[in-house]
Amino acid sequence: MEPESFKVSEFAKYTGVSIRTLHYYEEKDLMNPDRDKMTGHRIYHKADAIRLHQITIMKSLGFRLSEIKQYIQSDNLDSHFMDILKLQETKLTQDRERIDTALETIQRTVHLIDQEEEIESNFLFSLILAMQTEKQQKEISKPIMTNEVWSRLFDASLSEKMQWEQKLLQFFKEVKRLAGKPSDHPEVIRMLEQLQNDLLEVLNFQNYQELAQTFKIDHEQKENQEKFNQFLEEMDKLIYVPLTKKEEEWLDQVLDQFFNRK
Amino acid sequence: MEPESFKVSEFAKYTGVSIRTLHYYEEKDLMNPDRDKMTGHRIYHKADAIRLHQITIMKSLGFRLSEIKQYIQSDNLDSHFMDILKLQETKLTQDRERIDTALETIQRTVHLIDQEEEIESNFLFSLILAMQTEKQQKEISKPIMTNEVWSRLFDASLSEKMQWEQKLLQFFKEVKRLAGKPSDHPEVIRMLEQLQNDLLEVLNFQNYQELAQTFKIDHEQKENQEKFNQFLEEMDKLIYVPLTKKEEEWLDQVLDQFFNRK
DNA sequence: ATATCACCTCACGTAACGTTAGGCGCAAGT
DNA sequence: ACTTGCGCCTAACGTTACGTGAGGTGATAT
Repeated sequence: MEPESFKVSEFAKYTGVSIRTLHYYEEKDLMNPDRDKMTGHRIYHKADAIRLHQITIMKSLGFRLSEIKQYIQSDNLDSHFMDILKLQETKLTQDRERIDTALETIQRTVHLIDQEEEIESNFLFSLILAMQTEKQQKEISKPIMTNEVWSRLFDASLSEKMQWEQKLLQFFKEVKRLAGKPSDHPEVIRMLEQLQNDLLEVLNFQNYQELAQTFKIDHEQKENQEKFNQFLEEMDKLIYVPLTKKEEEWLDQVLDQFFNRK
Repeated sequence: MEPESFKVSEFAKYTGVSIRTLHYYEEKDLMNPDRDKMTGHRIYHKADAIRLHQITIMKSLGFRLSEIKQYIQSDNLDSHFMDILKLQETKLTQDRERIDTALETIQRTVHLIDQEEEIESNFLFSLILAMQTEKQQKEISKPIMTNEVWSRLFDASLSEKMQWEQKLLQFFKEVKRLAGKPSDHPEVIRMLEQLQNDLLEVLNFQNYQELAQTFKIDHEQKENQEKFNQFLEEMDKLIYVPLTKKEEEWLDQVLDQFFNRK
């Protein structure tokens, strides 16, 4: 047997909406229940339940109360309502995309921390940023790379990316460990060879010649030179390298010697 | 050439973060830039950029500033950070699920409005609620249906659901149009036959016998009788039928006559 | 001298409620 | 008769991450 009218607490229990929320909706002019003229207490009827029903549903679709107030007035649903729904759809889609990239980033980060128990936080954050700005990087990078290299870099699968990130991390760890040693130190050479292998593997090239060539192509053309500098500047903002100046200089030097020897 | 220090506006431009936000982060003790002791102006350095970097990244992962403040302090990332990330992951996953159901609901609704230009809003809202509470309905319905019927109803594809919803809508429209007519009126009979066909099609049964049987099985067992009543009560809260009492009574009557005749 | 800048510090507004805090009328227990 | 307690009421602050003025200061350009 359903009751004809409810007091707030009853109505709240019946509908599953908090008393405060009922008050608030009334305050915001979304509902207008009867009142007991003696006590001033609110009295809810079935019609109020239907109204509340509509409100909660539109809320669950992500609309704001102010929007709901506007569109709930009309009893018949016209094409206007369609437009609103479609707008809401694009908005929700955007929200979902943001969440998706955040989720992927977290998964990759967790993987990274899982493998290496000790990570300098700054570098980790830098990697995270890199993950999140992948799309922008993709755009920035396009004009200065050949299509081949570009697609090999950016169309990688999730696991490929994770592997690549881990290797990068290990590389920087090695640099920090070996910084200062002569460039012909066996461990240094091993590190550089490892780097070279990783690069070749990531870019899926057969040999170093090919690698060097693709970079040269763009590097030597004058018009691209400028683009390349812009690119470096942009990337510099995006990516933090976890090395001190000394370590960075040392790395530049040994890299130079290693690659020029070839 | 990168400058060594920035004033607020410079720093804001450099980092892409608004001045107000910089002020706010300082207010919330997330940053602590130097000050010009004469003028009191803020002076930002590279370290501040890195700090800000960390903040924006964690924000993009969906963390709140208060959380960021706690976890950004420690320089080394321990397993604690992992736990936080994983928590955040589940939270984001939940968010995404909510968005997904909202999106599917919107799509189904748009489809519905697309087909029928005129829909009574209350019924539409009711359908929307039904879409959103499908999972709960699934749970509620399980004990009172046979597995066959149950899975046929709830494991339907998106397009099947959309078709079903549209048919339901048309059915109620017909009821409203024909209400009051005698049960042997040809249009009424046509409507009921259509309903029967739709039911058989949706449930994928060969004939009416089978349909009647599955319902009887549960309907006649005493222990299930109680469950069934609970079920009806629950469903009554969830689903609004867009008929007046008269229409409803008329429908009950013609349904009775139609199905008892078989 | 004055207008313009760039900076500063309040401090209110936003969305959707949760959460006290203080007060009123009515019923039951002492 | 008195107190206690319940359910209701209103008012108003707290929350989050800033946006947006308002009003004041010192330095520079006209």
